[in-house]
Amino acid sequence: MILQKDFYNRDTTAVAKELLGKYLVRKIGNRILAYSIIETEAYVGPNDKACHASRGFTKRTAVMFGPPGIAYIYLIYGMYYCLNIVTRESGYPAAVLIRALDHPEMTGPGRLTKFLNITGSHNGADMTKRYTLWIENRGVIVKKNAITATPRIGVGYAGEWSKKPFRYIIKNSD
DNA sequence: TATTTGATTCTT
DNA sequence: AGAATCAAATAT
Repeated sequence: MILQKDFYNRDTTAVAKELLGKYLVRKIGNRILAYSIIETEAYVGPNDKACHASRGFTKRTAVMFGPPGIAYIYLIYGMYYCLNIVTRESGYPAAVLIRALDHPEMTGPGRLTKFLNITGSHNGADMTKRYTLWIENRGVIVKKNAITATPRIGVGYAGEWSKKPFRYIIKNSD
């Protein structure tokens, strides 16, 4: 079952936690690739100094201000794309970064997009439809006590917000 | 228009 | 510890 808008149109930390154990599915031609999500991060809105949208509406962050369930993809350090999914209602900018999948070559946000051939052309793509990129619930149950929360990676510039435990990982997954 | 910066990753 | 590498944000 493909996750729909109502799944994403909720509190961003709840979405980030519940994405663990769901399957990111990528369709390339007639080929289907699907891997379990094992690490996410929540970027919770305009007040979150680590969130790109905290500086207001810009060309880059435009899709975060749109409806939930849309891919927010940007180029980082001139070499890697990061895949995020927009959360919350239209007008409220927030998203979840998909950091790692259950595959040895997809540990890290830049590595998974490279492996799955996800680029900036997917920015703004609707992930609630069965097009080329979506997320499925395959019935895997992840217990709350199997989730570890830590501070987010690479956001030291964000002051107090860099310390918030908005990174979620499944225990025993590495 | 010019400079700085970064939700990273790989090499040394 | 440093390099690679560039679009977009910020400074001028």
